[in-house]
Amino acid sequence: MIDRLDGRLIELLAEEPRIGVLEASRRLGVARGTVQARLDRLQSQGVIRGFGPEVDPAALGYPVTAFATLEIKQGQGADVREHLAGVPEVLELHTTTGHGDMLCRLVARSNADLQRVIDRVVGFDGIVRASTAIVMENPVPLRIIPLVKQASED
Amino acid sequence: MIDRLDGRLIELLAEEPRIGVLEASRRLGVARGTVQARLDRLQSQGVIRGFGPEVDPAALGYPVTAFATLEIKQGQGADVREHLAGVPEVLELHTTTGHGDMLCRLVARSNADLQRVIDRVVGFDGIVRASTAIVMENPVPLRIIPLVKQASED
DNA sequence: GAATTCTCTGGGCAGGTTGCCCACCGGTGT
DNA sequence: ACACCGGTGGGCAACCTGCCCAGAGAATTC
Repeated sequence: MIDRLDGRLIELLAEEPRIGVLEASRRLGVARGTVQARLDRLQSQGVIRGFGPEVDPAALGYPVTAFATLEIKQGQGADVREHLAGVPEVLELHTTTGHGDMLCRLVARSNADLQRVIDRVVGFDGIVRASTAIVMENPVPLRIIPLVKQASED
Repeated sequence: MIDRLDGRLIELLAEEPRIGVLEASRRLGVARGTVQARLDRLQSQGVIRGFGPEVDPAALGYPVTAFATLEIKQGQGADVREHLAGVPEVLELHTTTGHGDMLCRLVARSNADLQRVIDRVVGFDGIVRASTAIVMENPVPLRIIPLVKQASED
């Protein structure tokens, strides 16, 4: 899928996103055209989706994160998805196997505000039950580099 | 916290990360220096953490995602965190309130491979019990723009 | 009201980078 | 032996960046 050079390139870009193609080629010890070609390939293959800004919800005034497990009334899935997609505080939504039917990540301005968010989330006909887990700490923030390293060494 | 211009700038960067400061200033109808100053401020305030590459685990050969709720033996938290941080397939880890003690996001090469990952995750002394939910669909991928819009309009 | 401070504007400048082109070379597979 | 592919090293014009400056408005402070 990806080789060592791809892996090193991704790691380099993750550490110092500001560097350009030329600087990256110097760091990696390859020609500029090579880096350019690798980058193009990685993007067209979908390995690298893009370089969008990583925004911190806490810095935006939403320091509270929670995960909600939702139980959905049969056949209401599509409506619930649409409803949740319309709530800005819903940062992501998954349908899952297991006890609940959906799992979503929420943010709120405070613990008190979280109540408002949850009310808005579950205040919809298709949702039967919700159980919420508030995040206290985040020992491992969303990361991908260790996986990239592993994948590039195969 | 952030005003309309900040919001529009973040949206613009999210849609077209390749554009530079100059092009952004043209799109937003302000001077280049203004965009530069706003960007510097947003980054130093921590609103924008960076512009790292967004890597798709599926394109790396890990198309299966799951969430595991872990129950931890009292006083073993630190050891468990360290253990999980060493597993590349653990993409993020949170400590939470509620029934479990921790929630982590996992990826695997296949459903069969997920068993290996889970075994590795729970094969550690401090972990009492684990319950896993496999992700089937992802109707709302991790997003931030709706929240940025809301925050910038206050 | 007046002074100060902050932000935005519009401009200029040298230097670096990008996107694009080319010829060449060493492996690989046919 | 041949063609193909990926990498190399070079060159080119156009563009962008980082940095500087002076001036205008608006908001805040005294």
